[in-house]
Amino acid sequence: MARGKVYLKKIHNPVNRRVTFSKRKTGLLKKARELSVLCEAEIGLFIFSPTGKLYEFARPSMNGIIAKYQKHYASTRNNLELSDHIETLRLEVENLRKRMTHLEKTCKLMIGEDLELLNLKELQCLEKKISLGARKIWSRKEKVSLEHIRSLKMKAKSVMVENATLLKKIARSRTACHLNINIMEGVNNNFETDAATQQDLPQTNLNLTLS
Amino acid sequence: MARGKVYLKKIHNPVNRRVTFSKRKTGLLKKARELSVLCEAEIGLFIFSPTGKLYEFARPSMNGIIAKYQKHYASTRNNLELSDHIETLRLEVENLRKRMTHLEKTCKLMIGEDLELLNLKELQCLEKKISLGARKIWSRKEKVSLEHIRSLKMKAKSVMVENATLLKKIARSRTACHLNINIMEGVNNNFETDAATQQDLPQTNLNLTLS
DNA sequence: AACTATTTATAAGA
DNA sequence: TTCTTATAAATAGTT
Repeated sequence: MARGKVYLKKIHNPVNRRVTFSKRKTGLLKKARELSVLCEAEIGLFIFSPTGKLYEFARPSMNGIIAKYQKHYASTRNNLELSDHIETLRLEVENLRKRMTHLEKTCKLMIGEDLELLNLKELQCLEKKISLGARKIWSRKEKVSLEHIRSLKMKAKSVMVENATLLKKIARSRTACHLNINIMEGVNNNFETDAATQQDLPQTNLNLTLS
Repeated sequence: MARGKVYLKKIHNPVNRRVTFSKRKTGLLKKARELSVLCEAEIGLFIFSPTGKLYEFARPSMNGIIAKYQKHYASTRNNLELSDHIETLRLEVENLRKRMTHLEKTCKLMIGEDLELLNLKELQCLEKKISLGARKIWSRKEKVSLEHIRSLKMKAKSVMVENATLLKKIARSRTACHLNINIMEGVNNNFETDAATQQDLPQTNLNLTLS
């Protein structure tokens, strides 16, 4: 723009180019500032010199401008992905919350809370469902309970058998080793208690897993 | 720059301001392009008009420029915030999922499914809880049911009273208008059916809301 | 960095 | 918005 027209292509002379860059960079920044002040526009401008140096002008702030720009296009691949990710997660949370609320309501109803929310028909339906469940639970509990009792009985029986064996052994050793007869009588008494009482003796050397 | 010096402050006349914005915006974009071409500089420029419209120039690309800019200042607050947000949401989802799974398991157990996962103690506890719930549900249902029946009875009663009134009226009009006695006998028979049967007659002119 | 001839941008008016 | 034009501003080439 002076002493010779400028054509729109790279300036080949490196010296000229650097000088022009410096001059025009100044001018551009000035014009950006002027526009922002004169017209209250929000402007962001960055200029990287060919050597990588950064010059910038921003009004009111570069971060504000970039944020605004990115909102405009929901842009920067990175941010786009992040935003997408956030949206997906947000939907998932919403969905889960809904299901949670529903499940919580169902659970509460099943333990007999908030029943005043139901009408007769719904109550009848709920009762049907819950009594079916209760029946299943009861029969399962009975079954497990019976199995448990049976296994306890079997264990008790095996303890008795073992005790009998031990008794015999002791009787034999008594003769062999001339042990005092009084000690043997103590063992004998314990063994004569009945099976029902034996169930209350978990502290034997056998692990009865009564928990 | 012409026909009058410009002072660096907001142009107050809105029309002038908009015109100036338009012109200078064009000029600024042009100069940015020129600088980028002449000197091979990387330039990013955005201009938001006071009305929020965006005009931009970028070379080689806005995303590239912004990325470069952000690298210059090491990652923006914006990105950090997004990542934080994602982390929060992710935790929330995880938490909700856990609670969901637990609730679902509880619900299934309560309707008598997957009982084989429980030991005797847990079964006993579940049975206790569920039978308490079942009792509550049963008693609530009974209560609502009884109320329902009572209200039906009351309505039936009021229908009977109304019918009696109507009958009297008709008897009176029979005398007055010499109506045929056979029609009256029909009405009389209906009226003589007992209360239990009357409950099955919702299609009267009264709205019994039996739903 | 300063100068200055010249081009370019643009304020005001239409 | 667009065109016109007088004039301010920017700047290429020079020193």
